[in-house]
Amino acid sequence: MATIYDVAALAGVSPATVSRVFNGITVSAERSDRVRAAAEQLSFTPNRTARTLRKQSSEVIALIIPDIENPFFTALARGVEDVAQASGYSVVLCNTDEDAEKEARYLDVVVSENMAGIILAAASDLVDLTDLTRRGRPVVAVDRSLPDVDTVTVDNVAGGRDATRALVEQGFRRIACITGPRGRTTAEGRADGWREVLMTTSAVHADLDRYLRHADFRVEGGHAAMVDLLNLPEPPDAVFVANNLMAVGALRALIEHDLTPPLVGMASFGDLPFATLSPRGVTVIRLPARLLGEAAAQLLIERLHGDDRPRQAIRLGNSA
Amino acid sequence: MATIYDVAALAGVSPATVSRVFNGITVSAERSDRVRAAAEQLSFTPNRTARTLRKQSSEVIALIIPDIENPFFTALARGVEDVAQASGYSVVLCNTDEDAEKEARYLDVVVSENMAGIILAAASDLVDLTDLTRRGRPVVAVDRSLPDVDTVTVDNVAGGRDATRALVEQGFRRIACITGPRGRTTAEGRADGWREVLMTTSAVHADLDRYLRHADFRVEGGHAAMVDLLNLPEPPDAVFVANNLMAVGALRALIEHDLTPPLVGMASFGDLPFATLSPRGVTVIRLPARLLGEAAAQLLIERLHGDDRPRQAIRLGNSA
DNA sequence: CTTGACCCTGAAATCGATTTCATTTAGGCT
DNA sequence: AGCCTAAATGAAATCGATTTCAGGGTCAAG
Repeated sequence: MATIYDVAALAGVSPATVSRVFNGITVSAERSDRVRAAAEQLSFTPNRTARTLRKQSSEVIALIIPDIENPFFTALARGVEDVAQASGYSVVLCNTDEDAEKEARYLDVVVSENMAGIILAAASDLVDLTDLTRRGRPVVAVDRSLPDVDTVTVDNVAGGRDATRALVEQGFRRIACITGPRGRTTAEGRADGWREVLMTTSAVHADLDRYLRHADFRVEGGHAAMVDLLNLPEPPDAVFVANNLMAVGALRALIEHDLTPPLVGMASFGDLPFATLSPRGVTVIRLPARLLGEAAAQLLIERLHGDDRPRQAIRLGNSA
Repeated sequence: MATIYDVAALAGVSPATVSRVFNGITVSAERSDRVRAAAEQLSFTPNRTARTLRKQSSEVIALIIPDIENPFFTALARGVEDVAQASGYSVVLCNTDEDAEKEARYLDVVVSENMAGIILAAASDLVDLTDLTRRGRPVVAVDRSLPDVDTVTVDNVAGGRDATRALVEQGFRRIACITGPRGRTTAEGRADGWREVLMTTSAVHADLDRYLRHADFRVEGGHAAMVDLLNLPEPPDAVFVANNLMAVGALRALIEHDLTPPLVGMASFGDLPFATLSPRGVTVIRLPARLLGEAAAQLLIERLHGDDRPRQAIRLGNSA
């Protein structure tokens, strides 16, 4: 309720001086004390809206993710939060539900709220960032890379390779792949890793695509794809699933068909959520979700502090 | 980049008129068209910071939760989001990590960013909401009730009763309880339900507290408490766990001791996350997490629209 | 003693919208 | 035609901070 003018009046100084006290600009000790006492007495908190309007930038960074119910993204969010808080930024989390329209709406909010910057795991490959970049708002793409902006990702192809190789080593031969939507770089990369390994292995050369399914990165999609694969005349004896939630769905399908791993082999790109509950027969490619968030926040904050190196593309490793 | 003045100049009208066009105040059709055309041409988006400063309130509501990695809260968040979006509000999500200090910081942000209202699942029973209520910002407590403000909760005592009764019916007798921190109303309520049932049953009257553990609502806490219970001279033959994450931990402890349910009985207050992965022997009290969020958002928005009924306390049922 | 450099300080402009208030214009009624 | 009411419009004030600019004071060097 109290404004800078109230404080100024009570302390017997000008509003400008009050502002300076709170912004670390030299003010005589005596006045400074008076101002602080007055502020204390009125329990004054500076109005961030006014400050943001004047400075044309707030101390809030937006983290936009496609699925808040996916533990991978919440872990990532934790990483972002830790680093941001430590540097004095608040993080607001926006959930797009993989919906390009919702995403666009949140991007508008970011612009018109003058937020300092954005960390974005994009729902759409075609996001329009021109509004943001034109206004000099730094953007860091995380998990899913985007053209022209800094990115922090994992090595999708290597992960797909590692997972598939593990299944081969376990003796499986007809290894299927359930990946994400067609055209998504993460989905395609992981499937590429799978394809690479199978091409160089004795396995089914002929028609790999027979064993490839594109789903939606969600539990139900993974379930449906697995059921579909099991209904093939010659069903796979193992499956590489390209994200954690689809792996949960696929696993459920296997259990329903009494094919609980390791009866059918399974590898998941990304930890199964609450893994303590899941069968031991599943190979998991562990992803550094939290680190991803930390690295992205780190990078964003460096940009906010004026760093103008050329575009960075950080790629973190995974651990089988 | 474009401001209302730019649009006004291009359309040949005053800024006031531009504002009116965007706020649904009558403006002649001809001018209105010119303004819209100009706005389109300049790709004008009104600056929310300025608008918020002038109106002393934004269209953003804050949702403050204690643990973003708990699927219960993310489901709740989805409910809030759906309702809020439908009414034109954006939701920003703040994670306090059960830390009262972080919570206080976010509450400050809410005030000084002039956010419209708050939905709060409080980390501390002693939150100070005076700043908020003094400024007329509506607050709705969700999941964890608070004095003096609207609340939306589940019936904790009934849930505890239902869960315990189910275990009794399954033939278990030495039923332990792992609940949340001492003094937390949710934790105490659930334990009360458990106690009630055991008092009226043939079961161990003597020293109920021997089988009661207080943990921290997290996976590791549940695990430790379960291990502790299993080390008793006369370990329990079943356990009621008062939240989903502790249930995951307790379950892991049981599995590690080769006591996978139903060898030892187990009931969980709240769905086990990604339940498809978990043993069938666990009784689950299903919680309407999403509904909780929807109801809270509904209530908050009614308050924002000027509803001034006396304090509401909505209690949703659960389903065994 | 004068001059210049530097530090504090306050008055006033500024950020970009909304809103009050006064004025103009148009339309309806007698 | 004349008068009154209502609608449309623009000028200017406002929200609460930051920041520019200019003035006043202190101190050291010449």
